[in-house]
Amino acid sequence: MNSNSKSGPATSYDIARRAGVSQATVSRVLTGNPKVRQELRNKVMEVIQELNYRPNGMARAMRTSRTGNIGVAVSRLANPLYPELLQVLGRMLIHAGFRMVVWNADELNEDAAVDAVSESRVDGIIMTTATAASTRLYETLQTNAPVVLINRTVEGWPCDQVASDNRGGGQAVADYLVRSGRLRIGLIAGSALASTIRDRQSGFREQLAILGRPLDEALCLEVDHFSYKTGFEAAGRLLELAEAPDALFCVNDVIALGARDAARHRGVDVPGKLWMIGYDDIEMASWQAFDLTTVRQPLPQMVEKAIELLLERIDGGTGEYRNICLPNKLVIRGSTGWRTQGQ
Amino acid sequence: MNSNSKSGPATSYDIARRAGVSQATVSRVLTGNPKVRQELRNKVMEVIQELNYRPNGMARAMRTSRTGNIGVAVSRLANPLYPELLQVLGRMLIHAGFRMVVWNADELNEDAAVDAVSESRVDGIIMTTATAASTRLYETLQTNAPVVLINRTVEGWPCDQVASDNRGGGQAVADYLVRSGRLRIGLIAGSALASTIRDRQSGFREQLAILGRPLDEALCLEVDHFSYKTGFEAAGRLLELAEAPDALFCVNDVIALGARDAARHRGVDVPGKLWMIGYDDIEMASWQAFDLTTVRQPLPQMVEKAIELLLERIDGGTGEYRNICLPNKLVIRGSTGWRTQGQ
DNA sequence: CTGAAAGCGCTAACAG
DNA sequence: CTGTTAGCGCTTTCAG
Repeated sequence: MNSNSKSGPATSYDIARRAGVSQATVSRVLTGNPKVRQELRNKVMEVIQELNYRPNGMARAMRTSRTGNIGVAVSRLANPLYPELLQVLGRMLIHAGFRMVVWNADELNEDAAVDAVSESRVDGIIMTTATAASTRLYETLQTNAPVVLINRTVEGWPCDQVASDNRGGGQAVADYLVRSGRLRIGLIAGSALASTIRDRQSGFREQLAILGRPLDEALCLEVDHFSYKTGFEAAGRLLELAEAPDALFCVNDVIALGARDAARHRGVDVPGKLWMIGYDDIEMASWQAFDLTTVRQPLPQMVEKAIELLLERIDGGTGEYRNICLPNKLVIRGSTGWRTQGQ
Repeated sequence: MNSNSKSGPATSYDIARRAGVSQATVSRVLTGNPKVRQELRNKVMEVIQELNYRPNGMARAMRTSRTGNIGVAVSRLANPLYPELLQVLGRMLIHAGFRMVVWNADELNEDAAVDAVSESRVDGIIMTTATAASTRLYETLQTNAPVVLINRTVEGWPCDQVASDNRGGGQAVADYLVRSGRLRIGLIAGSALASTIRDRQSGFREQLAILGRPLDEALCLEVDHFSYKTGFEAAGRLLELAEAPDALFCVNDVIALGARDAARHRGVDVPGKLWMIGYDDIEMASWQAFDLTTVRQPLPQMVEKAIELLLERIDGGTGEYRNICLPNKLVIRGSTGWRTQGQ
């Protein structure tokens, strides 16, 4: 019925011709420029509807040098913390008028994300996964690319960073355990490369020391990556000890869930014989099967702040780099406390 | 040291000038055009390195009308099936030279994804989440947009579709339960809008009927959405029945995990008193705490096929729409069987 | 093999 | 208020 001259989807020229205006006017109504007579605007809109026209995003992106894409690099989607983070990020980014491009560290190191900014395929990136070892990223930062680090941070790097008080979280756990009279406190630790993990551990250790109960290294195990399986195995080994721990802090929830199941597997009563604490408060921590005491990070606030900072940079903001640290909260559940102690 | 004339990142012209060649030649080496003398190629590469040049992705996308982005619409990242799917998708897309743009159905209906194709912001989309109610999507399909449906499909729609044999999975569960002599078989069902759920349920019901043991509707509950919580509650109600079920099929794993915890909460022995079966085989199904019998979908194969089909369409393929149905597999674990029956 | 030249579809001055 | 005119940075004929 309305097949245009050429093939392919309609362009703003097609609209212009059919509406009897200049292409510039079409562009004006597209971008919401107010100085277009209502009459013309209506006419143009009509034709747009009629031809079911959609402006070509690539052309627009090229002109404006804005893609509307924000890249997000996450570390292992297998850790439920990251889907939770993505969910919040996706919601807030869409709300801010952006799309979310996702890279999973499993598939490719963060270089892919970094490439995307350098090639202007995304307007900025949010890294959840940065460590001091991210050299490509570091180089890119020198070019003032809009990058914000969330969750994991790297001290001294020239970019905005948002984290929660992991050190304080670790301290709170130590406080709680000692105050509750736990005697053989264990730790399942991880690589100190990730700032989150490092800070939790050191906060925990330091506070134990301050309280006069320094960590017994025999009760401390380090896993090489974070998964249910590694947690399960590490806890298994700890529970085999002659002098097994009566409390176990795991540097994140995934580890803790594995550890909790190791206890279940061996018939170790939690919290009767063993208290367990995780970190992150992923959804499953609250499930009946685990009922895990943990430290909750303020994900929504972190994400909100991160996006705010990123958008400022994208809009050309050039002030000092900010380092945001948000408070978090010890959430006490059934894996600690005396509820079933009678067992 | 090497600050160019203008501001902003270097362009292919900057490279050309500095290398003493034409801009076209730079473009040729960028696109790997073989007919460039080795000597010139080297010189150009050198300058590219030196200026740390990266071709502008937007400009390239506009010229080639290829963005290198594939959109993926998922339904609720809160269901671990989707992160698992994303992980596979991300890996395989990157391997195929694409980036993955993610939309979560929570944040915005799939219209956003559909918009992105119409605006050529992505080269194609993979929908995991389509239902017959997706009208915008349906309209877009008429324009031959490269779209493939994975997981959830919609019969008769003009696009490629990839699913696993959900009906067969439901039948297998029914078979297994009846063959094992379960007497009061229950079902936690969901909305029939999603093809996956619909097929599992109908396969299950039909097979029960065929075996002469039609489903007792008193033991069937439908949840309005899929979450741990709804599963927990639904199972709770079923377990309160005077004649409670001795086997419970849940149409997906998340529901089943909630149901399993409801049993735990009430002290109902699984599998001693109650057998439980889920669907999807998400990672947690295999965890000690759940040890859930379930049906495993062949995610990697599904994704591989979906990407293959999508790329064909993107490359202009115009053959008949294909409807792929892959086999899946009943995975038997501790939530069924007689291992602990003595209890 | 290499350079010159023509746009991709859009936005944004700049005139009128 | 509206039309004309330039490009954004790249790929790709088309000559040479």
